Amino acid sequence: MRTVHCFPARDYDLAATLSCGQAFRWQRDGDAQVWTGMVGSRWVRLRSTVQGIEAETAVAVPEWAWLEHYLQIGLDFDQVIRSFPEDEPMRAAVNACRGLRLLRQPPWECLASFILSSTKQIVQIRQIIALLCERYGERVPVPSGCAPAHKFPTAACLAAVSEVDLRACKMGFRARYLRETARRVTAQDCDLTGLAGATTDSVRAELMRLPGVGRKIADCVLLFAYGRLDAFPIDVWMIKALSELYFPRRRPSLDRLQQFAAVHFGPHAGYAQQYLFHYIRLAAKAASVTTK
DNA sequence: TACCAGGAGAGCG
DNA sequence: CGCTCTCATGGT
Repeated sequence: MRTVHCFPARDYDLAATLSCGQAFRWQRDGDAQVWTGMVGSRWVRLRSTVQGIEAETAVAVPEWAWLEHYLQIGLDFDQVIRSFPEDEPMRAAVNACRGLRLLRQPPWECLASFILSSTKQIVQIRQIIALLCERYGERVPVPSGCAPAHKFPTAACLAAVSEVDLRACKMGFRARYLRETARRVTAQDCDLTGLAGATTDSVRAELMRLPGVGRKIADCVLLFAYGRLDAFPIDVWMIKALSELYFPRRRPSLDRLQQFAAVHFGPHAGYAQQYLFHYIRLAAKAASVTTK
């Protein structure tokens, strides 16, 4: 039985939120304002409306707290925006995609996804994850006429898949990292659930013990799964954005940028990061269109 | 065709 | 420490 629910929301740019590179499984469903994807073990279709966000599941659900949490509906968004530094780059970034939100994703899916993200373009990350889910994720019910959908494969499942079979999902050298991390998570060598209450620094240190997880990926998981809104992942795009916007004609080291980010962007630095990330990518896309 | 992608890890001086 | 190289694959 399909169920529909409406979350009242304002300043929520669903398209930017689902396509900005924090989650990799959402797909436009024809209409630009309609998206289908998976949240945990459920197939979900989301529609952006004037009142907020309309959600539809394939199977009746008793309550909607899980989705409200994932979408972070209750967040005081104005307070986040107000906490940003008042400089020109931030103003431009917020103007470019006001309403962009950070999701709160399941830790294992987020961790595994970002292990697969290293030196891959977002389009390719999506392809790899789609293959992985199709081959190793449990099937879930979908409304009639919709494409088949799968859960994200569990750590226990992936720990049991051979490296060769993982490589067949186009992930290349990341296969060994994913498999070994899956094994350690399964063996409780790393307790992803237990990390929820720890300090940000200790969660980061714990994540970085895992193979294939360095500072950047750990910060992504802190930000997108553990809700540490001060975590500030710096990737090649952020090096470009911070260098051009805040250090013109200089060549700051990665450490210098990390240090700058930690003091400059305030308590919601991670949110500021995502705005800058989206902004610089939009600018790059616009530039490439002009070049053609 | 070259270059590069939401990096990490290992080796080197 | 900081630098360089490799890892695998495909988009642009």
